[in-house]
Amino acid sequence: MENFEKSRGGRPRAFDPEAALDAAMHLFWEHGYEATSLAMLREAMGLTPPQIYNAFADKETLFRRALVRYHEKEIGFALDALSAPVPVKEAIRLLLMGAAEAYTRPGKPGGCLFISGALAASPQAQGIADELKTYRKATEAAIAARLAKGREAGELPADLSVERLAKYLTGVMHGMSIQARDGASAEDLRALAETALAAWAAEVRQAADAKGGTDAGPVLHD
Amino acid sequence: MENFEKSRGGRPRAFDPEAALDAAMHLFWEHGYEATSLAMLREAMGLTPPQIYNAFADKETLFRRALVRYHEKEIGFALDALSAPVPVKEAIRLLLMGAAEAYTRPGKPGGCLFISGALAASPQAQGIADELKTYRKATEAAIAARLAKGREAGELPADLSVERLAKYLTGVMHGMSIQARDGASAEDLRALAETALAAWAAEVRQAADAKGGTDAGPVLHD
DNA sequence: TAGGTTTCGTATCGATCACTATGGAAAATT
DNA sequence: AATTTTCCATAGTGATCGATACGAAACCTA
Repeated sequence: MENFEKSRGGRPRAFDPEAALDAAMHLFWEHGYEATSLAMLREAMGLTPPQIYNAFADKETLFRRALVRYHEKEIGFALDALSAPVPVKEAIRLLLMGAAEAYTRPGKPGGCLFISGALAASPQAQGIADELKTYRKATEAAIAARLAKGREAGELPADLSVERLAKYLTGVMHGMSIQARDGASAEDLRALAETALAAWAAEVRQAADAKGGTDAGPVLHD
Repeated sequence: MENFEKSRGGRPRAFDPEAALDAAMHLFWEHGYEATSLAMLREAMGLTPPQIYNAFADKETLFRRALVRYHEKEIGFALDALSAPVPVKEAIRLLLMGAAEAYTRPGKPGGCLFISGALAASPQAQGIADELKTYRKATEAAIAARLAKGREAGELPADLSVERLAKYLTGVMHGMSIQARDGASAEDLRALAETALAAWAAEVRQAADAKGGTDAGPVLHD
C-alpha cells in the first residue's frame, strides 16, 4: 500500500502530498473555495507555490481533490448508514445522527464542505459551485434509493413518495450543516434530528391512515 | 415620502440610489459578498466607481445596506407570518409557505441572501459572515418568541421546548434555501414544508401523550 | 561518471482586486 | 452674476490574486 506511486526518477518530493491535501481540505472547509487564497494555502500546507502547482496542477484541481478526500475521510457515515443491514427507518436515523456528529467534530470546521465550499460563487467559479451541487444531489439520490429499497421491502407504505421524503431529509441535513456553522452543538443537532425523524413517523402514519380509509385530514389544520 | 434626503446644495445625483441598491442586492444575493466584484457591481448598477463610493462609502457598507433592503423588501413574509393574528401553528405554517415562495421567486436568485451571502468567508470578511449569522439567529429568536407566546396561550404543551423546536424550524428554512439554490421549485419546497410541519404535529402529540400518561415511547424506535 | 528527469527555492509574472486623486461640469446659495 | 457645493468622468493607485520562469539540487539509469 505504501509508495503507491512509483518513483519515476528525478528528485523526490520533500513533503507528504496527503498531509498537504488534508491541510488544504480543512482550509477550504473553513473558508470556502474562492475565499481561500493561495497565500493561505501555502502557509497551511507548508509549501511554496511551485510545490503546490507541481503536485496539484492548479487551485481548482486541488479543491476537487480535497472534495474527494473529504468524501472518503470525513463523511463515510453517510454511505455506512445507507448501506447498513438495518430497517430503513434505522438507516435514516443513523444517517442523521452521523451528520450531527460529523458536522460538529472537535477540531474540524462546523458543517459540511459540500455546502460551505461554495453556495454562491463568482461567474469564474461557477463550475465549482456546480460540482458541489452534484455532490449534494448525489446524497439526495442515495437517500431516495435507500427509501425506495425500504418501500419495496414493505417497510414503508407503497404510496409514499420517496423523492419527496428524500428532499425533506436532505434539506434537514443541509439545515443541520448551517446550524452547525452557527455554533449548534452535537446535542443540538441530535435534537433537531429527533424532531425531523418524528416527521417521518407522522408522514408514514398519515399515509397509512389514508390507506386504511380513516383519513384524518391534513395533520396541521386544526 | 419622496425626497426624503434634503438637498444640501450642489449638483444633484444623476441616478436613483434605491434602484442602484436593488441591483447591488440582487448581485450579492446571486454571487455572495466576496465573489461579487466592484466591476460586476459597476456594470449592474450602471454607475462609475466614484458614484458608488460617494453614495455607499465602500463595498462592505453597500452590502450591509443591501441586507437591510433585502430584509425590508424581500422577506417581509417572515415578520408578517409571525405577527399574524392566527394560532401559532398557522403562523408557523404561513412562515414556511412564505419561505417556499420567497426562495423561488421568478426573476430572483434562489434561496435566501442571509445564507447565500457568505456562509464561508475569508478572514478579512469575517465581520460580514458574522453579520449574516446575526440575521439568521434573529430569525430563530423570533420563531422561538412566537412559539413561547403560543405556549403561553395554551396552544402548545407547557413542557414543549420552544428553543429546540425553533432550531428545528430554522434549520428547515435553511434547508429549503439550499434546496432552492439547487433548483427546487416552489411546489417542491411546499411539499418539504408540509413534511416538516407533520413533524410539528408528531412532536406536539408526543409531548401531549407523555403528559397524558400514555407514553408510547420514542416515535421512531420500532 | 554522464545523461535524463523531476523537484527544489527564488523571484517574480500579468490580471484583477477594492478604492481614489484630480479637475472640470452642473446646480444651489448668496 | 459670483460663489459655493456637490457630483461627474477619466485615469489611475498600491495590494493581492492565481500561476510561472529559471536555474540549481537531488534522484534514477546506464
